[in-house]
Amino acid sequence: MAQHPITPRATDYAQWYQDVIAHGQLAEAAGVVKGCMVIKPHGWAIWEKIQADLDRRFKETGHKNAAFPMLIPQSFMTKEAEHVEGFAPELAVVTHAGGKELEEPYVIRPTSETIIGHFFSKWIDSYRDLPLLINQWANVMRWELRTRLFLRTSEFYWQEGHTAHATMAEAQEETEKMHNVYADFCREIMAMPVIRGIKTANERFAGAIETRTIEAYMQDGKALQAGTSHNLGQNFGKAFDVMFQNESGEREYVWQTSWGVSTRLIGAVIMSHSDDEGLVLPPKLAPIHVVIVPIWRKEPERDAVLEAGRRIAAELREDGLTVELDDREGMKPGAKYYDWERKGVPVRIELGPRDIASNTVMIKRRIAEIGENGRPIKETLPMADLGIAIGQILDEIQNELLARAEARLAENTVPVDTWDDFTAIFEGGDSKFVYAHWDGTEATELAIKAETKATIRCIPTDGDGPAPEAGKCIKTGAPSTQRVLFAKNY
RNA sequence: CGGGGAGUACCUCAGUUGGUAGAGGCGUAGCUUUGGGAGCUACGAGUCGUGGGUUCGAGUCCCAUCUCCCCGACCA
Repeated sequence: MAQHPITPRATDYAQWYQDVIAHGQLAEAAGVVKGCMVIKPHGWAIWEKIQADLDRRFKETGHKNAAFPMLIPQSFMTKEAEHVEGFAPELAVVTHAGGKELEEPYVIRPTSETIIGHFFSKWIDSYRDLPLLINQWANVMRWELRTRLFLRTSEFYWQEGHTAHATMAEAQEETEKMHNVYADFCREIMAMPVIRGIKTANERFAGAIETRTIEAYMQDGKALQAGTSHNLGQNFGKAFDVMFQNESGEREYVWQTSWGVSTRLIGAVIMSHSDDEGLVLPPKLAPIHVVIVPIWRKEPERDAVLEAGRRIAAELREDGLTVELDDREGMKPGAKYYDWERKGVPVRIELGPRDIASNTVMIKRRIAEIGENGRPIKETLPMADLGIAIGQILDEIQNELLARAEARLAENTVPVDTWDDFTAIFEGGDSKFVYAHWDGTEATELAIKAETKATIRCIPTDGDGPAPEAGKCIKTGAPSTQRVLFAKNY
């Protein structure tokens, strides 16, 4: 039971991933396209929980779901100059179908601004059609030079919100609103604190006028871009001729936004919380809340224990919990303990003859502290009102995971004022969250990246990060008005 | 595409100066077990990535080639 903080590289996460994904060496089927993902049921169940909560938030903010084609005419991609430049290198193209060469190739969507822009132009005529607030749950494909488990697969599942507005101010409001929806979701559901901020021009989405990001801190010190929200201005409106007649009767291009989070969030939650024993899942995302491990010695005990286990499972399910009774034969309890801990189940109930005699159960939390005897601390709870007690424990675990993640983030976030200190932090494979002054130029940004591999993750907003203050650029000494967030990233 | 590493059973891998293809895990069956990864027995499976070469004989040596993994460039 390792108590030391773990500092694995992404590639060491295979053990954590084995229950949720098949990919690369973990692939179960031969012939899987390199970098594509196979998500196992346990992993998909986590994604479904993410989807359910986000979808509720999107609907609460007035958005409606829709679906658009996976194949996009190649010519669409070329209509917005920056967009085509940004995505051209990573497009997969379909040239043949129906046994014939196509007149015009189609690209497999890397994102849907273009095809949705096309439809927006047909759907929008009047200011009365605005705002148009659409979300799509879909899979997309980006043929990256290099893939990483979960964090950058060539195919991934995501949601992409696409909205059209009558004014720049409304589009900006939407961009910021969804940025905050993501940040709230990460904190409340994933128990993952994030830094909100704006991307530099260099890191901006291809075709946006502003990209907002949430940056999450992974256990090895690296940053993970967990979600983005873009103000597209009128760029796509002009490219796809999305015009509306305003209240004064003038024709005008719409102002658009887009925003998305992906199955990368599964990787994020794993890399935020898991330990050397395997997955640690926040209860609000755990596909299974409680596992009951029955324990018996002799045959009559077995029946009594299993019967009690089934009864307790039924009661807990009535309280809204997802419960698994592990009645597998021929497997000792210890083996079951490890099995479920590796899968990240937050609460385990151990149920044996002693418990039945005393009308109690033994509870073990996935993130239990180690006691003086070298074993994890367990709690004894009465069987009566067990669902209420476990509900409280799940809440405590959820809060504890957030507190731990926040503490980790705080411990590894440092202000830095000298170039020597800066380079020391990023030496070797190391990384932290560093707040340092930057002169605002792309040249300096790129020079810092070239020398240290650290990049500007964002210019913090919304009170995240240190308050604005005058200072001198860490690299050039030129004046700066605000510290920005530097880190190595996935 | 550059630099590293690796391809042997479903998985993780061992395989010595070239000489009968191996272990553990896993699965199935049986017995025995069950409060932190049990044990025994039997059974299960591999064109040693692929193609060529050297040799009486190649998993092992040589050449070629393919694939995967890692670091970098690209990126949610």
